[in-house]
Amino acid sequence: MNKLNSILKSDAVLPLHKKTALNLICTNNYLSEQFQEFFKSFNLTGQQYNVLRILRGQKGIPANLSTIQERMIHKNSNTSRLIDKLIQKRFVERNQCEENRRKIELIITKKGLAILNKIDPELDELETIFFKKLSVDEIETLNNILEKLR
Amino acid sequence: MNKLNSILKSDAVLPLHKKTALNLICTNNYLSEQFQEFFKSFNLTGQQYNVLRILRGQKGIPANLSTIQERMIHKNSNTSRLIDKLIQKRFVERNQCEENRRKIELIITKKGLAILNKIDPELDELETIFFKKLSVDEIETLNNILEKLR
DNA sequence: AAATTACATTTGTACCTACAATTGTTGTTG
DNA sequence: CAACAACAATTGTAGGTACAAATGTAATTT
Repeated sequence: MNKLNSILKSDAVLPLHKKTALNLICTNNYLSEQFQEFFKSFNLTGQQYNVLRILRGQKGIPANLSTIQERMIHKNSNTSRLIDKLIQKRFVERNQCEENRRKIELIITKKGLAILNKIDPELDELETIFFKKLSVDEIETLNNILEKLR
Repeated sequence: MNKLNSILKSDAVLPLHKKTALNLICTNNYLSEQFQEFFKSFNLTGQQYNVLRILRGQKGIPANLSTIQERMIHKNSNTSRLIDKLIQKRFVERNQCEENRRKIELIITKKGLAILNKIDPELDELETIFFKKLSVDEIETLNNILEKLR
């Protein structure tokens, strides 16, 4: 009974490393879909949420675009345009930096903080539900193995 | 020493389930980047390779678009346009189905089979290298935990 | 047989990703 | 100080994803 085979609609017997790579990809797809759907109900993408979290972590200190880019989970997305969307939604404000006019200063608005406060407990719940099928030991094992992999 | 924190450039202590979700996402990013780069060296995307594999599995029997869609790893991509790209590259041929003209018949070309034969051993090698940091026991444990999760 | 419904694929649109080129600003150097 | 390099962000472009609407064909209903 190999669940992967039913996902792939195939009876092929796969070598262990290939099977594991596919398993990682499929699990991540599943996780991403759940998260994406969740964020969509707030009219946000996962990456937009990620940026809001980073800005909140600044505790009032404005962040430059390059700082945000460094801290994002997906380093390669187009942070300029991603932030445009957040500004359109009034979750973030942008100002030119006085000391160095090449830089911009980004700051989360009250509206941005408010939506984070609404999202966070629900997201915690979603994550808890997602891992409910595993024991604490198994989750810790998974963590250790994943960290070893990188 | 939490590798995640260095990726996220943050010292926050995360609850286990949040940490694990991020770990899965980051591991998958890493894996996907490696694969993407690899496929790019053949001027393909991972999804295009996935379709070529499905078509080869047909062993000469033409496949409909809907069949391919069902079997793909990422079910939501736009299979019509994905296959357009493969046709442009002469890896696939498309014909209207005689019995039911709503359907199309897709078949992999000799050029398509040839590139798969070039890719496959190198991909095996890449996968083996990726999991070299883990023991066979650990890989099997990872597999079991991932299957439990879905 | 005409109208309706279901099926299979394509097309359209908005947004995202990846990456290169451009713009505007600051720092450095001959 | 003019020229050039480095930096920070934006803009451009090609392709990918997600999803809705449209097209063309076949099956079903009345």
